Amino acid sequence: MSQKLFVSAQEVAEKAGVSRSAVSRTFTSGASVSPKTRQKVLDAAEALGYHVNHLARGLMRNESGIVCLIVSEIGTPYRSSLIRALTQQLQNSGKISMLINTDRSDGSVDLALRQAIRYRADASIILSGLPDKSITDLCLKNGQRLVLINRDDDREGPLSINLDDADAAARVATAFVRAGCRKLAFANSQAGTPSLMARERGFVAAAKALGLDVIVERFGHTGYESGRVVAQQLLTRKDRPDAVFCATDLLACGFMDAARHQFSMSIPDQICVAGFDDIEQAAWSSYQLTTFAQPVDMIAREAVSWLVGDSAQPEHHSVRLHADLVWRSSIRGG
Amino acid sequence: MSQKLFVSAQEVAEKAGVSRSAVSRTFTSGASVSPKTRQKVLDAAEALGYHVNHLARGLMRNESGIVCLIVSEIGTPYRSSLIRALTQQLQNSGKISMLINTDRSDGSVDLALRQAIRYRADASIILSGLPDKSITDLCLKNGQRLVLINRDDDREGPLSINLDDADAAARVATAFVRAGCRKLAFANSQAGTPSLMARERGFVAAAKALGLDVIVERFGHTGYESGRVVAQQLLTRKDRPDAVFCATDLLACGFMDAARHQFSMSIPDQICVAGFDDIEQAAWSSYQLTTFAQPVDMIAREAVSWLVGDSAQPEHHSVRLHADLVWRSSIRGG
DNA sequence: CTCGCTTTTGCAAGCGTGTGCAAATGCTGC
DNA sequence: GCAGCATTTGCACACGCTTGCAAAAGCGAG
Repeated sequence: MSQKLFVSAQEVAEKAGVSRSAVSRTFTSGASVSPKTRQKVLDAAEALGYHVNHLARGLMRNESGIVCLIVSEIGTPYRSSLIRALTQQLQNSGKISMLINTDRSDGSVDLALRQAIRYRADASIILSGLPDKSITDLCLKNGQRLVLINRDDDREGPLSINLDDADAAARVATAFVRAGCRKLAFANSQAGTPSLMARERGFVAAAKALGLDVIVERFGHTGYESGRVVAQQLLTRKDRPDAVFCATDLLACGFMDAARHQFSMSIPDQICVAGFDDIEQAAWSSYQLTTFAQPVDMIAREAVSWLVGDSAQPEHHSVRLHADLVWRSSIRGG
Repeated sequence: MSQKLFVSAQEVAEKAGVSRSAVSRTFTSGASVSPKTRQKVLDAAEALGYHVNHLARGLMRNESGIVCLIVSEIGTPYRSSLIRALTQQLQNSGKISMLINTDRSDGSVDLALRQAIRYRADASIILSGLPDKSITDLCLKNGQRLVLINRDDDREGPLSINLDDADAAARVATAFVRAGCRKLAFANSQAGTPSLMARERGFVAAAKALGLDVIVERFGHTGYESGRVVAQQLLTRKDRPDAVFCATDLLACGFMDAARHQFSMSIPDQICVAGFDDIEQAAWSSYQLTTFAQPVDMIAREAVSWLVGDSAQPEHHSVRLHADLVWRSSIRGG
């Protein structure tokens, strides 16, 4: 087809009647170039359809402008909304995001990271997998900045962004008690993610402080189906709970559907339910789920502003954000 | 911090006692290098933590290995599942995906594409925005391969992947009639996307062939809320429809929720509903929506296999895939 | 051992860009 | 016009890699 392929700065320079450095400087912000030549270059570039080669630029500057998003379960509502926010913010800051999917085998995160390193990504943001020491090491050793979201890793070097999971869990416990519930339960997956475990521990602790025990049930992955299974397990007990805090909204949706359609229970009259994440579905009128809003935009802003910031900033390597309680009708009262 | 930053092939060569070319050849598949030196190189590389610089490689080979995903509404269930499938397939083929979010202003797709070109992406996959001639031109002129998904563009050059929307719509019409419905409606957004319009036209045409008129109602974006609004509009009519085909599952979910909770209607007894996409939520027991499954994995496989294929293949520049009908209980009978 | 052949190796050029340095240019005030 | 200064420009090298080409090495047969 088109043999010419790309037009180089050289050709632009010739057409504009200037040196190649002038072209380079025109497209480098902060470089010294007179308005006259600048315009000549811009005209020539426009006419020829010139685009700076970011591969070459990255090679020279030792800074690719690439940020790597390492994420599993991309299709999940919460994850995809976070990805949306992150890509948005990154683009606003002139960065570009590489997306790495770690859904498959175990070593895939490692493989993915290695890929990121080969492209000399300036940074990586991990929203996936458990905090593996070797992985963060690999990143840092290769001069990448690293952001861990909801991983609760307090190693030196990376920025970790977390929510006040335990505090949120305590607020739910209080709300349940205020609604007159006495038999509390916690529905979790078996993923064992730090944030999920923090919610579980926080809920159990808060309940204990209120003089109540908590039935904890865990099953499978963190998804709708697991919510149904956990409902099956919890609602067939002799001491059926009258309030259940689900570790995520997806679990809550599954739980609610099973409770209603399989056990013919009324929410919140017979059982109160709360979730976490505030995914879009939580607001749907079939659920009207009381839950905690993940401040995705703020998370993204924190992450990106730290990434693009100047190198010297050992101030706060750990950020804990607040999750607002979104009150809907899956808990009595309010 | 670490001043050394990255280790180059030069250093590996010195450590291994071979020439730089030997190192290069070791990491280039199909290059001529003896097993002995190859092993020496691999050992040295491992010891030093060497990673091929893909920026430089891309510069030389005129092939970056980058594929650009240009997408709006990333957080949407269908879109995010397609992204998942695409990234998966691309990684399997040794490509890496750049994600560009075009949620914001109008010219953003153009901006995004320009960004892709700067990084010399080998190809772009567009799942967003309307088929703008200038955009595809920009891609093709810069030697990128282009895949359009659900855009129904039949220009020369790009591969376009579409579904048999019209045929699917006809199948729904038949199912509705078979269920005894007589007053058909179509719920759409105002997005005007080719695939949405194809479903609408197909449905109207099929109904006409069956001797029935269709009430078409359109509103806003293609999301849950619009489904509610359209329900409001359709269900307050004197000639209230008894079957409605929603252009997407999200619309259908909104419609069903409004029909049930706001109009106290029973589905499918009083009204039959069908959707399109088969998002995860369609299978949730609150909806049990009869819908058409987007063959996302097949779409991804088609797209990627075409992208990585050898340059000479003017065979089929347009692929039309079949959407399977997933029968659930939102239509009577079955 | 030497010849002819195949495989492996090193050299060096080149990909498109950024940038330090010195030369050139423009501008101001006498 | 000229000196003095600030600004702009061009040259040339560097970044880390691939690859054509020719020299070197291996290898089997005579």
